[in-house]
Amino acid sequence: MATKRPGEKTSSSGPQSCPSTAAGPTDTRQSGAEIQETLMYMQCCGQEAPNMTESNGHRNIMNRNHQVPVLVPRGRTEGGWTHPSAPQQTTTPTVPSCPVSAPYSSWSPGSVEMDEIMAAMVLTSMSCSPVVQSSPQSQNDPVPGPSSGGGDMECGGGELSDSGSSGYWSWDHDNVSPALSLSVIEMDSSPDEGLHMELEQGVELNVAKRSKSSFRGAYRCLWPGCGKVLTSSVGMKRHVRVLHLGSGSEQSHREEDFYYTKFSCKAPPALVPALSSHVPWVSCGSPPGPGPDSGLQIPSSTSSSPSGSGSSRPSSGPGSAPGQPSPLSQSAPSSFRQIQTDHLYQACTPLQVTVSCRNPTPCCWTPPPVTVSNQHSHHNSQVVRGRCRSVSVGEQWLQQNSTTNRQTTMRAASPSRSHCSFRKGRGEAKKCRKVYGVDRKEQWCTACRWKKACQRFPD
DNA sequence: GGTGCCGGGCC
DNA sequence: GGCCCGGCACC
Repeated sequence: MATKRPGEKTSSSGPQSCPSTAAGPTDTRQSGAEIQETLMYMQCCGQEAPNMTESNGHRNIMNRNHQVPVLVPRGRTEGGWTHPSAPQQTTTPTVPSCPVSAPYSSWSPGSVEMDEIMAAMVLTSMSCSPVVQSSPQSQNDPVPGPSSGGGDMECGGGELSDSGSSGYWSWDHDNVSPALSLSVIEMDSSPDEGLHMELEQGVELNVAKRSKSSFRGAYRCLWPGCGKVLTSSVGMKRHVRVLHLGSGSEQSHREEDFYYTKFSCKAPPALVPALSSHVPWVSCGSPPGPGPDSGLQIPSSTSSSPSGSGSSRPSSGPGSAPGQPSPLSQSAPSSFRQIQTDHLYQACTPLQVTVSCRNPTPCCWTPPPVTVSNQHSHHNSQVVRGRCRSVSVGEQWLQQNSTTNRQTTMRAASPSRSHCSFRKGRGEAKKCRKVYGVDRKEQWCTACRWKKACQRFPD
């Protein structure tokens, strides 16, 4: 995936849209124009992009928080932001044409930094909207696929990637609805920030509505003594920026992410118990369970979520198949279903399976449902007959009367099918072998002689 | 390893 | 259907 996005980038809009406004990239040479280009890209790719121009310390923070940068193209994120000192290879044509890391790697920090900051400020003052509007894919490509959702999110990343910097829940946003990308792009094309925020909020609500469940995040201000809770990340950012950081400052514009966190307001009912506590699953990696897998690819390099498990995760991950049969199975972890599956496999009665496993009683020889009863009775008689087939009539009758009960009781505690290698435990009854011994084998019952179930001394 | 016996092959 | 046995689970 990480390789995919850059590829898309190079071919389509993301990087191209940025450089289109700046001087053509000359790769190895880091000219001022490229500085602007880079900064332009950073600006248009997310509000916190300019963050990277900040001191290393802060950048590190950003990097740390950007373990799952959703809307930022992977190539840049990994090659550039997470590794500010990344070599200039990031500027090679193989990498999207907006190498973020280039400025840091090749400039002398002293002299260039001012230009950089100046450029950043200029570009910040310039709304990113023109750049975004110039992005052909973001507007021409209505497909909200990963390409548009990931790379072209440009300013959409302002909201979403900001969220990403404050936690991984940005994935949630991204996963919530691919259509979000389009909406956000449209929204971001508006230079009016106020309207932008309003729209964004609306988009968020729509996203929440559209999301598979009724999940909706709230944002809590982490500023000491504040604790304000808002439903919009933008609102929260504005809150932090205005009230705590001071509006207008570019730095505050970036730092606001660190002063709020998102927590789950409302989770799917089945997941509520598991997620009830609070932020944790929001902030500890990708959302539990690949449930939000929905075609979105989690960056392998950045996301250290132990999802595998699948799955793992309350939503059972891979287990969180769309067709959840029942609320019980929905709420149950995937392991539970796995157990069921194993049990089914061992039971190996296709029809019984569904019935027996949903019943508390593990085995269905108790009152079998109508649909199964025929099979059971048939099977039962089959078993008895099979056992009696080489026995005399009297013995057969005896055996049927005796062993049927025995088997019935015994099978009540075991899978039903005879071919499921059901083996009753060793009974206390002596068998012909024990009674007569091997040397008097002729006195054994025929069943014992034939290595069948003893008919003379049934359990 | 002994025992019980299921499953299946042979006639 | 009668007879037999390989193979497995249990002890």
